[in-house]
Order: sequence, then structure tokens, then C-alpha cells
Amino acid sequence: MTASALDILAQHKLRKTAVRAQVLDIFLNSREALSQNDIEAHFNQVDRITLYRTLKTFEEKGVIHKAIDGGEKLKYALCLGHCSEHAHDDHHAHFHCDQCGKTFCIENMHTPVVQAPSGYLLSEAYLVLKGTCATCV
Amino acid sequence: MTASALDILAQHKLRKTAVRAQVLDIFLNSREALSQNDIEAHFNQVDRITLYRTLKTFEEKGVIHKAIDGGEKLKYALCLGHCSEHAHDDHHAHFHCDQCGKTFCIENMHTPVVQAPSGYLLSEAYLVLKGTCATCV
DNA sequence: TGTTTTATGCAACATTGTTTCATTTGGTAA
DNA sequence: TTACCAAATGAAACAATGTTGCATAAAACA
Repeated sequence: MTASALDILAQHKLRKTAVRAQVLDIFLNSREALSQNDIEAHFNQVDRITLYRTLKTFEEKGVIHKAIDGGEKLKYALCLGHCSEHAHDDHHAHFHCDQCGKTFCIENMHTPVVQAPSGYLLSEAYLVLKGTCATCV
Repeated sequence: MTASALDILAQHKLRKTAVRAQVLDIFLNSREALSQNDIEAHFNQVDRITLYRTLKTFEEKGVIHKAIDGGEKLKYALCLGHCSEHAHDDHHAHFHCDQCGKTFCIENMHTPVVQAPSGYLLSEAYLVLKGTCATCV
């Protein structure tokens, strides 16, 4: 798994550093979207500013995307490979569990094709589901 | 318009106070969803804690609902009358303008009927559109 | 009017987001 | 391998937002 973390960094032409590799490993081993706080919990010790910038860089470079879940916290999830710099293409739905607060990507559910109101220019659409996840039911 | 603000308070069995009436007036005169910061800007002077609690109370009582727009800030919009205490029923889409940052309710666009993944229990669904609004085009 | 209940305002604090700057490290070319 | 340059890191500091406790003020109601 460490190998694929380094692969991802190489693919996106990002420098290989310990923090970045570890952050990617955490994402690779997680089925749900993670907040910065979630990620910090996986580290023994990490500078939160570095982590903040790591996530920001990853998001800009198309490595991770924001998982909009209607919750308070900003969460990220790994992009599936269709994303590139400044051109995210993660139009799948996200499921937010009201019990445990976790957010899951639902890869096979895509946002519906909708038409923006007249005069509006649509660029992206998100579909957010809320309820109770399989483990909390 | 002050009359209807007081009407709303009465309907929800909330005490009529100056701050609450004024907050409702602001919502009644606004076509877009408002963050706490937006609301503060309409006041000459207001205690931000009071405002925070006013919004929280309104949300709990079904007067306003959170407008999930995928942006950083939490925004609220007036409920249309189908909401009650702890039972929000605002399943219309929200449009977030990337230019001006404003969020509009699209009353006539409803979230699609979706089926949660097996094992998951769906309670609500949100549809968020992003792009450029009519005035920013 | 007086009593009870609730809202307000203030203080204080936690969390998150963000920038600046000096230092360290990774990548690369000599 | 070494040396250099660009980029990443870590520390400090600050802004904005979210949140609670408590004393006081105001609303609701008898």
C-alpha cells in the first residue's frame, strides 16, 4: 500500500515526503471521507498546518476531492482517477450518517442531469444523502 | 412585513423579541440563503451570541433550514411552511454561485427520488448546484 | 402588578482556517 | 556524489466561527 501512495504522488508530480505518503496511506485504507481532524487522529504527531497545506495541495492537484455532506466539517476523499488539476470529476453521491457522522462515497450513484434555472450557468452538481449507515442501523 | 415576522413567531410559539423579528424581516426581504455573517451586516449592532442562538432556535423550531451549498459557511433560508419542529421538509435544490458566493433556493427543483445502498437507511437527500448565478453571468 | 419562564449580553474558551517567515528537505544537474 | 534551487515543513500568530455558563433583562401569563 505504501507503494501505491508513492505512485499517486508520482502520477501527480508531487514531491515524495513522509507526511504526504502517510496521508495517502490513510486515505487508501479508509472507506469513508475524512476530515483533517480524522487524519490527525491517525498520526502520532503531526503539524496541523502542514496537514492543512497537504490537503489543500492534494485537492488542487486532483488527488482528493471535497466530500460535501451537509455536515459541519470539511471532508475529503480520494479521487478515483478521473480528476486532474483544477478539473474535478467526482460526480457521485455522498452518504452522511447522522449517527456516527461518517461520510461514504457512493461511487455508483451519480448526480442526476439537471437543468439550471434560466440565466444561471451550471458547472457542477452534488447529491448528498443523509440517514443511517449500514453499521449504525 | 413586520406583521408577517410576528405572525411567524406566533405560528411557532416563539416569544416576540426585537432581534427575532428583525432577523425574520431580513430573511423575508432576501431572495438568497444567509449566513450569520450576512445577517450581522444588516444590523447596526447585535450580539453575535444572541444571533447564533436565534438561528439555532429557528432551525430547531422549523422556521429556517440549513441551505447546504457546498461552501465554507453555514447558511440558512426560510422554510416554506412544510417544516415543523425537528421535521424539516425542504427538499428543493440550492444553487451556489461561485462568483458572488450567494446561495439561492430553487423551489421548483426537487431532489430526485433515490434509493440508498442496501443496508443504508435514507432520511433526506440534498441536491446542490454550483455555477454562476443570473446576475454574475 | 407580580411571578415564572425565557431571551439576552458578556466573558471566556475551543476549533478551524489562514498567512508569514525561517529552516529543512527533495529533486536535479554539474 | 555534491551542490544548488525550488518546494515542503514547522513555528508563531491571528481571524473567524462555534459553543457554553452565568447574571441580568424582558416576555408571557395568572
